[in-house]
Amino acid sequence: MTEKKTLTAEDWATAALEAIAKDGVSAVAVEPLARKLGVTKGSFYWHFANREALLEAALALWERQETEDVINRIGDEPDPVLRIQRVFHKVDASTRTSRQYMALAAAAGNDPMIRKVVSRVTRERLDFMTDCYKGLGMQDDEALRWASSAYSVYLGVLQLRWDLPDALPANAESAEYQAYMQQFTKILLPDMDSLGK
Amino acid sequence: MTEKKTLTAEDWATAALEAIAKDGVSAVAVEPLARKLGVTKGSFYWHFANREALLEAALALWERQETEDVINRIGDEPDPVLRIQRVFHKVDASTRTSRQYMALAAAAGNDPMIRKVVSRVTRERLDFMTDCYKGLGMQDDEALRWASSAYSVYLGVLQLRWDLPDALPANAESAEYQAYMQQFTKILLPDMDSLGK
DNA sequence: GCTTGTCAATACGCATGCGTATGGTTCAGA
DNA sequence: TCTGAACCATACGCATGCGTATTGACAAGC
Repeated sequence: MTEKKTLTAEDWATAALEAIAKDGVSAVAVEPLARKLGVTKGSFYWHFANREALLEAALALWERQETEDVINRIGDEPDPVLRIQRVFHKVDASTRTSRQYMALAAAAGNDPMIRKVVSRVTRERLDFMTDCYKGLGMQDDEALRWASSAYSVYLGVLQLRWDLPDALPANAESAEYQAYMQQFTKILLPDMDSLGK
Repeated sequence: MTEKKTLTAEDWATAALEAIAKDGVSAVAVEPLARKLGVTKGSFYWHFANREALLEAALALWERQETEDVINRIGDEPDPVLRIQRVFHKVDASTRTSRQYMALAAAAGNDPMIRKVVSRVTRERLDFMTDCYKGLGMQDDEALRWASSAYSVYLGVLQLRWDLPDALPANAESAEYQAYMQQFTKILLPDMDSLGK
């Protein structure tokens, strides 16, 4: 079933991405990954020129998954308010995703290649959120301000959950969780009356 | 002047912390640091038992600096509103500080020692913010909610600046910067009228 | 059945980092 | 002046990772 006879380059990229989520970018190492995949280096250097090429493939995979994730998260929801809320409703969904983000963001400081990808993803998300607020009738600059605020909150919640998991309520059914969501909703959505709506 | 004949353990810890800010936790390596300090390993193993001991000392130094930083940032300001604002007014102050935080937060995933320190610092900051909001007349749970929100925004702004430096205005004199600060202030401070004040 | 292309194993050299062992230098104090 | 402590250099063994070179297994297509 999951037993394939030969590996593909994508298999390696997937394994690399998992390694990033688990142990950071430095864990994208040829020999350990080969061990995890049950092969030796001989296989790797058939599919990739070097370690950097693997990292590049892993980053491409990550970028693709991230954009797909946003699409899946929002779906075809037309209402801007609900679109914004949906973005935040699954912040705690996958710790794997946030671990990947943490590791890549940290490594972006030294690696221009990573930095480029991270900044591009950030830019895209920011644009998306800006469009949401434009959908509420805001002008460009005001929408960008709100989008920046909202995305900052998103990142901050992610980070806070990471730094101190107990700080925010995790159980979506609990009353505290509801209170927090209400708080964030109030913060992230403008006073609709003032938009002349 | 800055030429000391012999090194101290604190010198090594400081160098380690700088290495963390520059290249992440994995850069806390004995031999490279020795080269940077102009000595050899022989010196290091006089002051420390092993690499882990150095990391421990660097973490202790970081924790101390972080708490001192908050104190210096707030000063003796008694007004809770101004205290909260002051916390946010220097988010862009030192990129070195944020780099340290990024690196440590990312590494906290694998290293229990780091995780312990990061979570303790986070907890302290959260408590501090909670006290600020209590100073505005909030009950415990509401103050904690606001503090969590505020600290999330703080972390998020830090992260956004890191991921995409151009996303937020940097020049504190510019009109855009003022607009953003106003936005954040509005977000992070409750409606005072509803607090019966 | 033989060749060719695909994927993998083995073995090697090189670099870097950890930790240890041991010897050298400097300086204060008896 | 002699001694011992503080600090550092040198040299070693070990482990791990990168990249290369060579060979091997195996299936597809002729």
